[in-house]
Amino acid sequence: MKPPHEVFLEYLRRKGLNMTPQRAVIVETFLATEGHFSCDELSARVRRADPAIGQATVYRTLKLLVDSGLASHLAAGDGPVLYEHSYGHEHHDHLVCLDCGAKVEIVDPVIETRQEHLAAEHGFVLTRHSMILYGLCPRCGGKTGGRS
Amino acid sequence: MKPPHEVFLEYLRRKGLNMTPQRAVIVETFLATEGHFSCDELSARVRRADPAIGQATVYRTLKLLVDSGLASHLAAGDGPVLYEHSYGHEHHDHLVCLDCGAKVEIVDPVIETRQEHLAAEHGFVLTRHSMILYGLCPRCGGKTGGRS
DNA sequence: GTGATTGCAAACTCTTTGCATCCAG
DNA sequence: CTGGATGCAAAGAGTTTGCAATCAC
Repeated sequence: MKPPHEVFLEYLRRKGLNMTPQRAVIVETFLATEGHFSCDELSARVRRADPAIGQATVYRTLKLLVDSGLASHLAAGDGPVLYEHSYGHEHHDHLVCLDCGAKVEIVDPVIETRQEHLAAEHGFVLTRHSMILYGLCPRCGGKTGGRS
Repeated sequence: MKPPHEVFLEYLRRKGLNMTPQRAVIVETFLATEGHFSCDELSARVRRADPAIGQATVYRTLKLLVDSGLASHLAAGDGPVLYEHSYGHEHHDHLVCLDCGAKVEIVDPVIETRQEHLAAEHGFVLTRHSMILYGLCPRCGGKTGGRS
C-alpha cells in the first residue's frame, strides 16, 4: 500500500495541481492528527507549524484531501463538519453520545448489504452514505451507567 | 389518533406555552406542506398567508414542531436543514440523488434492528439516528437510466 | 512565463439572539 | 397583570470567494 503522501502527490498530478509548502504542512499535520476534528482545529495545529498559513488554505486543502481519498467528512448535526482519516481505514459509521459527544466507530456488514439492496431496489447507484446513531453512552446514562 | 393540531396544543399546554395567531398560521401551513422543505421555504408560504410573520418566528415555531413530535428534520449535507411531517408517519430514512436532489423515503426493519443491536453492543441507549444514502437515481445515471 | 496558489478580508448562507413592544391567559 | 411571544435587525458560526500578489513547474 502506497504511503499517503504519495497518494496525495499522485492525486495532484492527475488533476494538474501543484504541490506547495503550505499543502505539505497541512497534509503532514492532517496525517499526524488522529480522531475526528474540524477544519478549525486542524488550522490551529497547522498554524503551530507555520503561523503564516491562512484558514482558507486549510479549507481548500482539506477539500483536496477528501477528494483524493485520504480524508472523509462527517456532518454530525449542528457544529462544524468533522474530518477523519480514510485512507487504509475500513469504512465505518458512527455512534455519537448526545451528552458528552463521544464518538464510537461501528461497522456492520449486514447494514452495508441492506443499504446496497435498498438503493438497487429503487434503481439507484450508491455512491456513499452517512449513518449516525445518536444516544447516550454507558457513562452518560447508557445501559451500564445508570445512577444508583 | 388525535389530529395534529391537538397534539400541538397539548404540547404547548404541557410546556406552559401559549397559542398565538402566528403559531396557528405556521402550524397550519406546515401541515398543508408535503415533502421536504427548508425553514425558508416554509417561511415563504407562511408569508403568503400573513406577510407580517417574521422569519425568526418560523424558526422558533419549527423547533416547537420538532419537539412536539409533529416534525422531524433531515440534515442533508450542505444546504439548510429540511423538515418533514413525522406525526403518523412511520420512521424512515432517505435515499438522495446527488445529481437532481430527488429524495426517496426508505424503510428497512433489518437495518433498524441492527442499529439497536450495535448501540447495545457498545452500551449505548439509542435515541435516534440519521441514515442517508447518496447516489444517482435511475434518471440521472442509475441502473435503468444509462444514456445510450 | 503561465496558470495555479496564497492570504486576507469581505461575502455568504443559515440560524440564533437581544431587545423593546405586544399579546394570551 | 405577567410571563411568554413577536418582529426586527444585528450577531453568530462556519465556510466560500474575489482579488492582487506570489509561487511552482
